[in-house]
Amino acid sequence: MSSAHHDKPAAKFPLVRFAAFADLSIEEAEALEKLGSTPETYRRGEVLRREGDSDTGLYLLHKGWAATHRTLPSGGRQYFKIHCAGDLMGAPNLPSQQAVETLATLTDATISAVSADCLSALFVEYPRLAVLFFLTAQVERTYLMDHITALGRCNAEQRIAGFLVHVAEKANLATPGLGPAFELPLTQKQIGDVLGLTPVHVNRVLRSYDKSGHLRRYRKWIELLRAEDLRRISGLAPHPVVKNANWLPPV
Amino acid sequence: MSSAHHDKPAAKFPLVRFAAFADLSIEEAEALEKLGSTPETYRRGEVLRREGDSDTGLYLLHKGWAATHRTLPSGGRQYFKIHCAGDLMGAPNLPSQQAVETLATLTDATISAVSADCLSALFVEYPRLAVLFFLTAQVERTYLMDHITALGRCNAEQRIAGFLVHVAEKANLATPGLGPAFELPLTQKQIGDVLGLTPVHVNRVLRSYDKSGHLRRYRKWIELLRAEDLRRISGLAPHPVVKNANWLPPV
DNA sequence: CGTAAGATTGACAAGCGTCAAATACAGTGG
DNA sequence: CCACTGTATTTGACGCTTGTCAATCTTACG
Repeated sequence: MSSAHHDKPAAKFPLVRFAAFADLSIEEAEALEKLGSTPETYRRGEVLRREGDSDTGLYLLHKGWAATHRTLPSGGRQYFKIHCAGDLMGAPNLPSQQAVETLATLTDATISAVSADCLSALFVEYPRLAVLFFLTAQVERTYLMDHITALGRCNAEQRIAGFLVHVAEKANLATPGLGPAFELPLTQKQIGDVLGLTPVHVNRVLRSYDKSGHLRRYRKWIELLRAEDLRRISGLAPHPVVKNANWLPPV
Repeated sequence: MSSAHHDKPAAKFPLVRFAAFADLSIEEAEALEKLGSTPETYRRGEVLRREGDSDTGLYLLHKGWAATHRTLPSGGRQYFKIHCAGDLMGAPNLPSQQAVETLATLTDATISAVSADCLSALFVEYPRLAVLFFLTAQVERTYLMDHITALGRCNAEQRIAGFLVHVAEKANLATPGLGPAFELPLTQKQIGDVLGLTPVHVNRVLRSYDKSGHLRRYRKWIELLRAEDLRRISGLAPHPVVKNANWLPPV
């Protein structure tokens, strides 16, 4: 629990996420902090579980990046979500007999498991947190709908613009004060597997954005020089949430 | 509440959905039945709320079909989900200041509103139901991931095959014992707006399936003659859920 | 410094979109 | 029962975005 000095904000991350919906009481905050087991470290590219596995539990990402995807019979791959520090991962598998998505790290990462029992107990003891978990799931649905809109009705330029803006926001969530430059933990092939494009075409569009001055690239780093332009191109609207909604259960 | 005889199964539908996750106690079942307000009737094509509206409440679909979509600046449209009798609609909007999707009927429909207060109270009084609501949200995420996979990594034939199989299942949920023929409440343009295709191309593929004997069409009715073939073509896997998981809170 | 993974580039192909017109169909009013 | 009208479906010609294939170049890393 009190992991002293080597990793100060790790256990606190989930609070940040829920605090977007409501100011938490001391008890609620403590209950949340106790949710995860002892964090373990994983190396880049490690698979936590594969689609079809019987493990359908939850994980909490403390440090690093991870992602969920599915592999098709044809060999193609589709990424659903990129996770950064503070994300609760794997919830969609909870109701299922077998995992519905593969969960793997994108970078070296620190991750703890969250047991369904603990979550269940939390729902019983802290109904207000239960509502917040429910709200979190709805926000995730909204992100997936953004993703669907991008894949169904946007061209490659728009998809890539939206993706970069989205990841930049996530990076700033995980590392407050980071600014417009961030390390993108994905290869161009993987970006294509998020956006339903081939690596070749991802490359074409990225270089065109580079040439037109919308962004700069160095190694795996990307700096968005005209983030607002990119956001406008993407057509994505932000979805501000209501904090401390008056219908929430009392503390 | 006791709406006598004119619409017998309406209020019972939500139970069917939750019963997939756990056997409900009498009290839980009653609490669920009291969740919706008095149902109202809507006509085909009516908009319950538009993206951006300040109404972010929930609705329960008792009879008919409805769907959620978003309209893009370009005028294009993307459907996210087709709702049939028994579906709880609009939950993704709950955390947001403004609706993140437009909700409209596809056919004449009977719909009741579910207030956030009632839902909140339910979470407090019936933690087990709270968990079931959470699980429902996760299943919805899984469907959205199926949708993303279809749009990102499947061609038009596969998408349409998967869509038809999916709607056939929904139709059989809403009308048990219906069989392989059902009335599809969407125009070909709307099917395209679900699957990220143009109406022209939807037509090409549908006629080709018709010609090859995979399905038959009459008016708005579709009969899947080789449903299993279509499912195989789509590449979609079913996601069986765990019933009465041992980690659920006690009744 | 060798090797594998990733990024870049070019030529070409194909799936699906666009445009436009014809046909069928559903609903309405006479 | 029929003409009328708007909407949905069907059809064909053509083009563009994106995919495919393959080669080269760069970077990461042991």
